[in-house]
Amino acid sequence: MLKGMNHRITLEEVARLAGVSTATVSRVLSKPDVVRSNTKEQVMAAVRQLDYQPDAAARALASGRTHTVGCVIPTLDHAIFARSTQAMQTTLAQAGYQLLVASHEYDPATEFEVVRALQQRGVDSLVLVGTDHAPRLWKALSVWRKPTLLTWSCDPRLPSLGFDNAGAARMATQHLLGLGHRRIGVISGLTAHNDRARSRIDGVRQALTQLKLTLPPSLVTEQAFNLEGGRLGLRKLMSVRQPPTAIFCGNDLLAVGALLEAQRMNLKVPEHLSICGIDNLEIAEAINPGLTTVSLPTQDLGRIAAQYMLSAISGEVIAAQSLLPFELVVRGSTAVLRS
Amino acid sequence: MLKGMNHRITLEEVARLAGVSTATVSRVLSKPDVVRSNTKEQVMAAVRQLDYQPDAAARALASGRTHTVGCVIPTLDHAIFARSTQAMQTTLAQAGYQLLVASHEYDPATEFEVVRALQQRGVDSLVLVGTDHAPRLWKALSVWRKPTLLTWSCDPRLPSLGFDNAGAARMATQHLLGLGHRRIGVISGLTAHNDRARSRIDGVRQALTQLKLTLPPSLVTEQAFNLEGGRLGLRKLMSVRQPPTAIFCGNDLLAVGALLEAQRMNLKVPEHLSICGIDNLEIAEAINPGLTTVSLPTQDLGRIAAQYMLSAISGEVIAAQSLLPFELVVRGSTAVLRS
DNA sequence: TTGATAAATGTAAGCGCTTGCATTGACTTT
DNA sequence: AAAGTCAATGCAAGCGCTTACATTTATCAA
Repeated sequence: MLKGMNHRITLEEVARLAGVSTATVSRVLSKPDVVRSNTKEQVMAAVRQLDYQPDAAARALASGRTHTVGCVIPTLDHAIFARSTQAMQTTLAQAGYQLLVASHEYDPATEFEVVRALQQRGVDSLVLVGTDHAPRLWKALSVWRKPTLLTWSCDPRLPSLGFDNAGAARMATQHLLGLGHRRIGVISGLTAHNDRARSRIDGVRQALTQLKLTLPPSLVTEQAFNLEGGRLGLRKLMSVRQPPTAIFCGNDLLAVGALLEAQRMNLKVPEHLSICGIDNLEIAEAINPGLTTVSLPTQDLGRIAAQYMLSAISGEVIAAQSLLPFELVVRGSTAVLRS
Repeated sequence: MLKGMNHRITLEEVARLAGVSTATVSRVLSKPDVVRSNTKEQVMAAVRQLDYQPDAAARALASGRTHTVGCVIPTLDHAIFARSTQAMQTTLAQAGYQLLVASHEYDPATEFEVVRALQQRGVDSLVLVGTDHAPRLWKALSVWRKPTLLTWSCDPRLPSLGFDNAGAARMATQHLLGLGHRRIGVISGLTAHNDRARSRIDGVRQALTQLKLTLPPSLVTEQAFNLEGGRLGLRKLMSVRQPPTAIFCGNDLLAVGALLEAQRMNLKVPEHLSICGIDNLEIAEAINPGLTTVSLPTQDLGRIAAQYMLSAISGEVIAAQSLLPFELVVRGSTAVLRS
């Protein structure tokens, strides 16, 4: 019986054309160094002639490896995750790996499902964000026999590559305190299922505590992670009886939103109000005044995470916990308190 | 011989525990309606008891379907693609499909490689952006027997779901012309391998031509697709002998960059200079003054693209070309020309 | 030259599912 | 009650690769 006129080219056809066994073709493609160079050339010629493309599913089934890394992030719709994911993807692609991205929109149940789906797809490793995960997710990960990496935060339960989020917030707060501010407001991202947001508030508290100051609940507001959240947060904080003279925002998106809203309210930044954020997005530099912020090397995070995964997949053992450096970038949005 | 203590649970074990054949278990999982409900329950009980997770590779190999859609975008690192991709992902996930995202950073050769990689992985369909692709990519797609969708632009060669990019730019330009502007500058994204950017410039030309006006080369500048590009573009356009009184930007990122740079140069927007963009990102509304722009339903684009793919995969035939609507959003960054 | 040894290649048994076809059994129909 | 139907299930052949092991071929020392 003739094959369908447009069926997929298989290893066997390549082998037949090259006059070798399928095993040899397979070896040429995956461990070229064990086959003699002239056979190799014959095989490659056949591959080219037929435009052979290996079937990844068959390969995965036979070898148990998929050359795929799963990445589960809260959402793609924030520059900050998009950028690190982009960097991961690029690095993995260079090594012949593909990134399977899934997001859960800050819902732990979805996150669990999504991880299961990736595991079923046989990803060779997983990258997660943060340390807030459903207990059954932790269990599923501990049973899983492949490398997993936590990013953005660190947790002793798994290898992690992150930032000292509390430290970054502390640094920003100390900057504000150093400028003389004592009433400092906080616009935080939603803290539910988000350890980064919580740690950053903690960092503010730590800095205040060092000066025997406290953070009154009326000066903290949680907002959705977007510009609108920053604007709402600002209005809320400025409407209390004794408004803050400086505001720390959990990230730059909130900070930019707050800054723009302050301008709409005719509050001069930094004359009347200092604002600072975390992340150092491109907009932080471009906006007027420039936004004082803590610069996090998110692109490095993605790149290094990818490299870590590649090493781990190939069996190397790596430092379990590592923190990436960050630095304060002072721009025009913060200034000395004027009484 | 005993199995390894931690091997993966297979269909066979589930079948044994449930007292049925593997075929029945398989059917319970993929076409539940053909098996009697009490067998179904027994099987499901066994599945739960063993915490069985099907192996996607085996399933793909046997069935020829992967429940995976491949999506190739220029970059994840732009809000505009991140958002539509996010929407696609969410829609597909609801239908049990996974999105395999790959980006090529505006390099046609990389794009070709990436498409091949996705085809090897056996994606059930492909989504591409735009119409600028390497000839060999077009060829590879025409040989491929699975559904492909072009997004953002339309091309008769393939089913497409996009915007009338020239029309959007024309609309924006007509708005500027209607305000009395005659010297209109253009800050475009890089046009190489980017039909959207080229179409938008064309749209400006079309609007100008209708009024017997032309677009002198000195009033057009191509810039990288980020805030910095907008800033550089603005400086360039404002330094010509007769600077424009209004600037059309190929997208909102460039427009925001231009607007912020104008403010730094003490050019009042919109008093001295009108600026408008395309996309209607969140920042367009938040910035001061608000940015006049053309609102593109990018989230809808992602969602509808996903729905299209799902239909196409299940064999339905769909309208080949469709354009999504858009509308002008007038805000404070444009105003009547003051002579 | 002749073994001994190593390198290259071939053989064939899976990997864990899906699915066409055969079989079974329950239920009608006459 | 026998025959005919049809729904439910089982059987077993793959899907296209990889890889342990067997076999062949090249290499080299004595």
